Amino acid sequence: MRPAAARIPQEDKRECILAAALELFAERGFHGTPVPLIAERAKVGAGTLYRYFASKEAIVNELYRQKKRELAAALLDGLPLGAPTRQLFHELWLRLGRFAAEHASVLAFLELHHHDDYLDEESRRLEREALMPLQLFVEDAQQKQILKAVQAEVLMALVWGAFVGVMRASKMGLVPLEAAMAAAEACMWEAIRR
Amino acid sequence: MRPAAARIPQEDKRECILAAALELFAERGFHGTPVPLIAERAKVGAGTLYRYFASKEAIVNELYRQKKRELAAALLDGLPLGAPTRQLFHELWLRLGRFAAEHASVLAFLELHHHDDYLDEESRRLEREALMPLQLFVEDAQQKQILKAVQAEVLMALVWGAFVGVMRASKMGLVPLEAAMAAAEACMWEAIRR
Amino acid sequence: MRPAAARIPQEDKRECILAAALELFAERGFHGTPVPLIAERAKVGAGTLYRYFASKEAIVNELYRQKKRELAAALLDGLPLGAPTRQLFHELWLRLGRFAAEHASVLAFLELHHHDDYLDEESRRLEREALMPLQLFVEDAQQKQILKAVQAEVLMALVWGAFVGVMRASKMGLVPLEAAMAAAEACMWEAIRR
Amino acid sequence: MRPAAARIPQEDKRECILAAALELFAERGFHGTPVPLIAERAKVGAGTLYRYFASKEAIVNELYRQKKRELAAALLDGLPLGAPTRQLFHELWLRLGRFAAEHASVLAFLELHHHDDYLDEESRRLEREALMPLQLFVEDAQQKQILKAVQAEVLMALVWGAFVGVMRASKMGLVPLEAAMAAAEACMWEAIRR
DNA sequence: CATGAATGAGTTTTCATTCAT
DNA sequence: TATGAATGAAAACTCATTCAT
Repeated sequence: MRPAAARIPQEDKRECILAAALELFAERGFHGTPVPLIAERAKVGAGTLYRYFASKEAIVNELYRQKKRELAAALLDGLPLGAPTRQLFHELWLRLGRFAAEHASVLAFLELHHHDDYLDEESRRLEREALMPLQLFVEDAQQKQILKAVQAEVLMALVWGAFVGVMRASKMGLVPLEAAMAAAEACMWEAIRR
Repeated sequence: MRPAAARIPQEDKRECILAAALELFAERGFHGTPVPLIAERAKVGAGTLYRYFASKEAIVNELYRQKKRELAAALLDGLPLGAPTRQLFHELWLRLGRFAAEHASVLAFLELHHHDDYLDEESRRLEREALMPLQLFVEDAQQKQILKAVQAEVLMALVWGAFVGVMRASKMGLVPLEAAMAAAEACMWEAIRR
Repeated sequence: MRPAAARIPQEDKRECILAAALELFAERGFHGTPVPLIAERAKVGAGTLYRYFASKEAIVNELYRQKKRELAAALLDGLPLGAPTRQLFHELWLRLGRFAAEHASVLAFLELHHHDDYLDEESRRLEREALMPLQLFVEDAQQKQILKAVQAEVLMALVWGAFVGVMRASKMGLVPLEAAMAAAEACMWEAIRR
Repeated sequence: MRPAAARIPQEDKRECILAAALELFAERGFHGTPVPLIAERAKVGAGTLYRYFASKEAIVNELYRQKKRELAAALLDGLPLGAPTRQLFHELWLRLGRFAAEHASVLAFLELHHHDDYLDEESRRLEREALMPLQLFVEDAQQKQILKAVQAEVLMALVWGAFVGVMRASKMGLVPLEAAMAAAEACMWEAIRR
């Protein structure tokens, strides 16, 4: 007699659709992905998709928000904010690397879908605000004269950009991920430290 | 004796088409850009486009190669290879910044979009090889113990990624381009120098 | 001894479905009404509908026949056929008006929409025959030289058409129903009387 | 050497589409008519339709306005307003009959598409106003005590409804058109005259 | 050469109907 | 018996490409 776990019906299917869409959007972009292809990959009828989402746009937006939040959580949850800046940076870079390794297409998706026309207001807001806490941490460290006195947004853009650059290089097979990430961390610490 | 000024229209039209396509691809992506829209922006009949290019894909590929080559040329042509590494880096960063400023949508086109399915073999080859000369310069500087002993591809990915990151931040209005670029240069030099 | 109040639900549900379909078909037409919407309005699962009717078409046909019969009954049942023609006409017009007032969407359904492709043979037959008794009454009155010697079908078409016309005008808000109906009766009596 | 009449290109196709849509909408209603069917009947590719109209709705609306105006013109243009009322009525009834005979599906279309949700504001305005001039003529005749002192809208609704009723009866094969129309005219004159 | 009207294959979306529970 | 999630066939609409002029 098992009571509850027997079914996982609706939410399961919803997740399947989102997962399929994520992969496809990451690989081929939003406009390059036909809805029936998402349905097929999700092992679901084409019409079923519209029981869970109002439109294709609703899917990207849901996906964008959900993944942006997951990324923010992966980076920020339980972050030892009291720790020395260098150690915090290490921890962040590590988390970034782990997240990228475990959710490869999430990063591809998030990078690929910057401020596109099909993102709605709420998604755009999240885009701007999700990683805001990091900025406070940066500014704090700057006040302590540990990080360079450069506009916080610039430092963050540098680090994020560099990270994405390395990720992409490794994906192109130019570079082994693990080693590259470790080396890159050291480099980027030099980039931002005072 | 052929009436020189009367003609030239062919090459002219071809350029118009490419220019229009570049802007649109940069703004909306390949799949998000209808051919008739390219034609309209190029002030050319929709059919005319097919007198110059075999297909929409032929346009992206032509564009990709041409712009990739222009970028390589802008970075490499007449580069004072004998100069000190720091100075070379400065020059490269400067050229990068100038290129980005003058050809904003070229960078957007080349980097802010994924060129997956529709790029052909030749374009893919260029993607890998166009900036190869820079790698030699990096490796040379590493041997002279001026740059960090990190896989050259990683250093290049870091710098390129960071540059793109700053560009994007400035495009989002978070950061003033000029100042950001200067600060970023200093940071990234620290990132790669020994 | 069966618990009477507990049951009845079948017929009840069937009626709910028909009632919902009637309203919707009257408002939006057959092709403009999605089956799930009928189910929703009937407060019934979408599948349930198919336990009572073989198809959407089966619903319209059932509805059409039922309502046509109800209309015929409302007009004809207990009609004092022996009364003077003028009085009979008055009674008929009155009944027509009452029926329209009490079953507004029935009239809309029966008359203000075309029922072409989806009506079956039986429904078509009823369409022609339901009001046949009236024709006999008309022809009888013509023989008595009370009504004009015009093909009975024409007289009936005139009266019915005029009635529908006034109904529609009142529905558009151009005209107050009560007064209009009274005036119209007088007019149409002049139209048909000898 | 024929100069101009050689082509009738664009407008011709646009008219074909409208003509095809008119017939189909009259036969099967708006929602019952698939766009590809319109295209086929118009001997035009399905996509072509969208070069001339923004949507299926745009077609009905264009059609509705155009036909409503044609009907108004057929009834009103050159109407001898100075003539005696009886004669005017005769003329109007004649014109109505001629219009119905020559443009059978126009009447069916106009009758079928009353105040439906896909008609836009402009179409609705025309619906109310196109035949307004007739109302003035009616009210004038009432002042001269030639027509009954019944709200003008009611009289018009009666006549129009009766006309439509006869038309429909004749279309169902119950009644020969010519004779019926003549008889009906006499009847309806009695209906409205004082 | 240049065009843009024409098109049908392909896209997103809806909906009548089924079926597992 | 009742349900409503699931579906694929079909609807409205778009767009890369062609071709007559």
